[in-house]
Amino acid sequence: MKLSSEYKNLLNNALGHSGQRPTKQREHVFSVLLDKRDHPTADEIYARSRTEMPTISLATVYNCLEALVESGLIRSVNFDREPTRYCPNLTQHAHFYCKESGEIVDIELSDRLITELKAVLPAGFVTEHIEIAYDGKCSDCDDHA
Amino acid sequence: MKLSSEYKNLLNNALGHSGQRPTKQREHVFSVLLDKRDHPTADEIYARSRTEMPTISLATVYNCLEALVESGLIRSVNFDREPTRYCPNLTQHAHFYCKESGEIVDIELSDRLITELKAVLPAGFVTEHIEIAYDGKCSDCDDHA
DNA sequence: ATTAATAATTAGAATTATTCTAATTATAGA
DNA sequence: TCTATAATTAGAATAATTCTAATTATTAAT
Repeated sequence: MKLSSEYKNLLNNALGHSGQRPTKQREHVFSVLLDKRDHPTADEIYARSRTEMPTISLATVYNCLEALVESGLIRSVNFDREPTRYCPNLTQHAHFYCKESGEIVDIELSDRLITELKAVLPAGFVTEHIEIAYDGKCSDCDDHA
Repeated sequence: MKLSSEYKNLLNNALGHSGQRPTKQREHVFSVLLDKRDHPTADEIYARSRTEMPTISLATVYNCLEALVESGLIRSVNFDREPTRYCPNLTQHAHFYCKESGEIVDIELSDRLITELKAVLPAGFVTEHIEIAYDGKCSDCDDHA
């Protein structure tokens, strides 16, 4: 649960570029996300963070998550009636939510598909981000599998 | 602000199929959604509903929305840090959220695109629904337009 | 039409996720 | 080291949604 110097540089640069300071807490929250990539909620991140940094507060966890989203290092993911979840996967990907197991699986997306998705926008519309969320059953839970 | 007999039948059938009873409140909430298709929040729907049905409660609005979603007549739409919004457009479509104006625009999607989106899922994954949310600037707000 | 069974509505309380506040501490640059 | 500014902290506040228990409406059978 320690950030490699590679990720530390990535973090410091990204924070710097968005006008924010590196702190122990931001570093730690980032490492928690990298350590177990299961799309945890803020509360879960808070719990995990406290095992190694017992003095961190929930407000700080929210602040850190906001800073990390702001700096482009993580994404926030919303599912219906669920608290916001966080994801450090920076590749272009969608999320699949399995209604049975509750698991969230990353689905990689090709450049071509993203291009096609952008192409359906009306003239003059410019998108910064496309969020794609599937729901259904994953291969472990599907009856016909 | 009155449901046509066509939509009334649609509503009654849909509710029936999902084991729910038709009520004045459900009918009214549905008509409010059909009347102004701007993706309102539960609170906005509550306010609009009360102009013609002053005794309806917020809890009932939530109940009705749940019943309508359940019966497949409306969709709930989530954007980051925004309360849930509701949409009676039953065609296959995505949502575009303009960061400038706050407007939400429906983007129609072709069957081909949906098929391609399903095709990227790993073997054994079965999806019931794909939610696609763009954000950026709409043609009215984009500087380069 | 009555009635009995069940489902829906209501008002308000409760809960959950998130944001705000004000005081304290840490960081960056001179 | 000093100063200015940003970040952290604990706890209060807010916003969205869900729950509870009592009342009312709907359904299906008589």
